[in-house]
Amino acid sequence: MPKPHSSSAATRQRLIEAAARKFAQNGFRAVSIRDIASAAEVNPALINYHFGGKEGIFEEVIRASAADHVAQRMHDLTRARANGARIDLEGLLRIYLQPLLNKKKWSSEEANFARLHASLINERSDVAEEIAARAFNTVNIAFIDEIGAVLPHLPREVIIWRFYAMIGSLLFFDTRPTPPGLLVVSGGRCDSSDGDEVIRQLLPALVAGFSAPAPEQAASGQERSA
Amino acid sequence: MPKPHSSSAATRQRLIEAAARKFAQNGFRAVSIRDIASAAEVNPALINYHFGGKEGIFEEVIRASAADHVAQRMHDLTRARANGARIDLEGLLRIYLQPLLNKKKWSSEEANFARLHASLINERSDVAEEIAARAFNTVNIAFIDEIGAVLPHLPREVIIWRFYAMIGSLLFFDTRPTPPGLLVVSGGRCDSSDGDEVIRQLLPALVAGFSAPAPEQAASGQERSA
DNA sequence: AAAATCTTTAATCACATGTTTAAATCTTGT
DNA sequence: ACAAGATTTAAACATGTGATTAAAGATTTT
Repeated sequence: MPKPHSSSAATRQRLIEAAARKFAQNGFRAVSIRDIASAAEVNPALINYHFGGKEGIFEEVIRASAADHVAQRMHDLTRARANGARIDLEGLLRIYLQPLLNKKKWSSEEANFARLHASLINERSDVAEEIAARAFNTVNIAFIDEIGAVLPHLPREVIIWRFYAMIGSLLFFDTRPTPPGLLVVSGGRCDSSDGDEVIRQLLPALVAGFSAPAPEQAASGQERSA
Repeated sequence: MPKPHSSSAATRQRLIEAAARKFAQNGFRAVSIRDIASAAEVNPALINYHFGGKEGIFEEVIRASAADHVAQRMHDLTRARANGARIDLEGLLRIYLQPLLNKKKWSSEEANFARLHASLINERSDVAEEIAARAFNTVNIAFIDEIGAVLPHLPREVIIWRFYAMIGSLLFFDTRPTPPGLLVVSGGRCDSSDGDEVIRQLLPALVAGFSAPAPEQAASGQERSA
């Protein structure tokens, strides 16, 4: 059972960081292993040697990013709770959104998380899907529970729907490299590249949306009398 | 100036329809021209002959889909207004969301529109971006104006933000081929493949979100006293 | 120091992609 | 029927991709 060389861990780290940046920037499919290798200033074959392939390093990137994100959010939560007494809905959402919509995109490991998340959703990555879903769910469930504690009258299922609706909005505003033409409409321009502005704009609607009454029971097929 | 043959328009149509389905299903990048050609049961070179390349046919697909969508939504709007007097916010949103979240995905040209939209957002298509943005904006602006009429107290800019937040949620729930693992969390499962259910779940939160008060003025840099 | 093992490198493979080409086929106008 | 032009076809081209290989370079162990 031979011991690994010291350089191995270093290049692994370089590759993971470069890959995280690239994948977050352009998505899984658009990034080639040669792109990653040259960004890490390393031989392309090394990514296959260390990670077994492109999907391997993507999985590793997702794992690392998710772990970071989970730890960070948990820390934020406990810290916020330690200071004052209870956190209201707005404060809770702010804790969740703030790091994801970081202004200095691509430089922040934190902000890349959202884009990796999006890349995983938009493209089919097959292998990484399960592990990533599990990783994401860890932190998401934590926040869903927190929101549920603030809105005890709402069924958990409803909160889950609204939580992922929020994620959708978030990804929409966050995942585009350049400000989209779609947001430039006559008579008003919205700069989605400014994370603080996105949060400012979204928060009131999100709070109101979460606080809305639960949807009425579905009328399955025909009308069903109460 | 020679006249085009009658078969030309037919194969063009076949190709556009096949391409629309494929692109909506898998996005721009993941679909090869050979995929499209074989789906249309046609020689691959024809797509270059008729559309000048892959981007050419994508542009054409977007153009056609957007035109369809615009016409259909306009029709829905005028018809709804013709019947009763005024449409409330919920009715308005329903008109917009209903056809996009069609249950029979991929079979409906209508429903494909949302996915093409998403493909355009998630992947970089450069050429088609401008024209597509213009096409989408046509119908989007119409609805933004309608919403503005129902919520006259809100600044247009705020409505635009919230409108695109809705689009984001929509795309999140709609664009995934298979129900995502992300939505399966312990203690509650949300089936995003059922369009009607998505609408039922989202509508109350959307209505409340749109109706929420506008965000306060941003504190630029330091606190600014009123 | 020598052997063993891990790491790195350059070259290459096999394959999929978008596109082009030149010939064949079909349609239309005369 | 014939010629001209539009359409279709099969084959090939050029490129980029993920992956593999065999040899060279390091590092550790004996």
